[in-house]
Amino acid sequence: MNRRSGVTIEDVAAAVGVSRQTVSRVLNDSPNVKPAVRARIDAAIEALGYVPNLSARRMGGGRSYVVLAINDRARTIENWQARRGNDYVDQMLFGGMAACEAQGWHLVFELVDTDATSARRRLANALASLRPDGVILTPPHCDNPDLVALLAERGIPCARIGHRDGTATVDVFMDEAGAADAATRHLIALGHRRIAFIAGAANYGGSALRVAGYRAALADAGITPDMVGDGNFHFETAEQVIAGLLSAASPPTALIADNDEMAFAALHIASARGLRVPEDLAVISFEDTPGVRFAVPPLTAIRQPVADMIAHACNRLIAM
Amino acid sequence: MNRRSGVTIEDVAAAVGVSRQTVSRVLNDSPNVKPAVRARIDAAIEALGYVPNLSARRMGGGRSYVVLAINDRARTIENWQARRGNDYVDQMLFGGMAACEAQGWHLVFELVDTDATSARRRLANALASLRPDGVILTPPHCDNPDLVALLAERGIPCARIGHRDGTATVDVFMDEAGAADAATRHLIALGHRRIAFIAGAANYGGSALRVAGYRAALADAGITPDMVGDGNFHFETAEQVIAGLLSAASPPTALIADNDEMAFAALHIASARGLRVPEDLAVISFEDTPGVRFAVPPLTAIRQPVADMIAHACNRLIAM
DNA sequence: TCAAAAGGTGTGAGCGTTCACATCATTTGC
DNA sequence: GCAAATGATGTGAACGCTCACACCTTTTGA
Repeated sequence: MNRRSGVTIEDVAAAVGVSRQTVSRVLNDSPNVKPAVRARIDAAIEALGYVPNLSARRMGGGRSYVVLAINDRARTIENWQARRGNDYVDQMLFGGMAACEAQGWHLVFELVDTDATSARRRLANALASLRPDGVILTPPHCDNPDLVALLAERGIPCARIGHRDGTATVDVFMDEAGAADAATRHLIALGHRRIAFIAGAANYGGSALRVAGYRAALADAGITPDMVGDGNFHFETAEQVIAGLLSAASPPTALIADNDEMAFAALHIASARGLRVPEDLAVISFEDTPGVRFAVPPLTAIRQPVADMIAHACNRLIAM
Repeated sequence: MNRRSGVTIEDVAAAVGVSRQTVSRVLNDSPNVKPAVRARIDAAIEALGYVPNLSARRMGGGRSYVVLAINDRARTIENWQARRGNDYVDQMLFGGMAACEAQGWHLVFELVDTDATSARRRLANALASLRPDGVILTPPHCDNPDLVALLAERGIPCARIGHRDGTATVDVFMDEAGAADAATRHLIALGHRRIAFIAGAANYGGSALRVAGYRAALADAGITPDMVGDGNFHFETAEQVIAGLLSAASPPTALIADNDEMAFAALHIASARGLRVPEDLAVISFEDTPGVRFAVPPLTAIRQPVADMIAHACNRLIAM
């Protein structure tokens, strides 16, 4: 037992009377270790409280046992400063961390600017210093082919959340269009005919798919016209757009917001105009912030399985 | 340039015509490098896009450039499943990560159960595998002397958020009592005389301090009796407690909740009973979830500078 | 029954960095 | 102007692990 570093693989080997390599084999689930020896080594590991040093493992040329998750810095920090919550981050943490931890892996976060040059440089730096075995790209980084190419070039498996074109190693996504379609049908079934859709950012792939789903449901029910406003995912922008729609000659009786913040904008306007929710104006949102369940009046939200998607991405990467 | 690993310190040394150690000195801001040589090395680092390998640095016996943040797993996951948001985690991410990153360090999270045995083991494991240079303990782990002792024993600097008894290397805390005192005085200044305090968990150090601050403000204004309910930080529990208080002979006209969730419970009850907020019932909360600013009716919240505290803790640890 | 194949185990080298120490170059002090 | 202190740089070893390969042992097959 080295003074500086605690129990090492040599200590375990010495305790059992085998070589370090045999212990290493047990650690890495290699075949070709006698069951009896394996059991004695397992016991010694437990008894000595041995835990492999991650840095040494990486240096040895093996895996780093690290999955790197790349998030959008600007949006994350902006959300934070505005005190909006960061559901993506939270979900990542629980979905991703739990999945990694269950298999003895680690999930490391990195906040990266969307700006193309800096994104590439930051990713390259992170790869060099951390040497992750896999990388997860979340929106909008998943839409950046440059990053995908960089990872492919280095031979690092890459999972993308919310994108699907087959260029990455793994693509994990939800049925955005289907969810919007279902929400729209739900409102139609409730008797609504004038249904508005407040879309988010145009550059966010999911928004376009959702609008398409919404339009499909309307078309299927023979309802025209559709009412699509662009709220840019922000409270203030959405407030103006919604106010405009509600002041029209035939205002919507129901509304689907592309995220919670814009749904809250709808609630504020409804409250200001004396409209009851959901009697006078039904509101459905794509949930992206926690705490929505406490909204007054209660808000109907479409739950996005982000944590599940991240967990799935981690498992796929680890399996490689 | 090694095929497997990209640019190494040797590549930089070779490019400049010095030894690896001289490059290492530049990397670690050691003195005793000629300014001219230092400049040439900096230029070569930039030109080659060299980034030190974190694992190798750690192996070399130097720092790991990693700060480990320990969070409460049970509460975090519970919050997540209940879709309540995790402000602590978010704040940690932005306050802590930004502070670390600014100095080329990394922040790694670990979710640890509060159960004493498992907490110690998990921390020991994390120390063994990650070898962090510093550890941050957040509530309630900061109240666990066992963990502090373990870190002291290993000689690893430790910062605690929300605790102060001087046994850790660094204690960072806010004036809980003062904040509660100020909130109470604010309500008194508005003319309220029957003010309730819905406390959180008894084992959370901050709660007791806040109750004390609340009582001090009441006593100072000569107001009796105080009305303290225990809401256990949960919606349902708080709902019952608040309902009880409001049904009393002389119900409170104002209420301070120890967290947002319990404040939302107050809003729900007020809404159900036809009480206007804040006219009939003023509500103030200790903000611990994002998105509160969108509450209807608007909620007054005491903002806790968690991110600042975490950032401060990181900076103190890194400075060591 | 004996060679070949497969199973099981150990040895030396190397990963990229920092540390401790050695060495050479320059400045300081009298 | 010369020894001593200080500045600047290089060298070998070590960190803890995995890889590649060598070696010995057991099983397989005809």
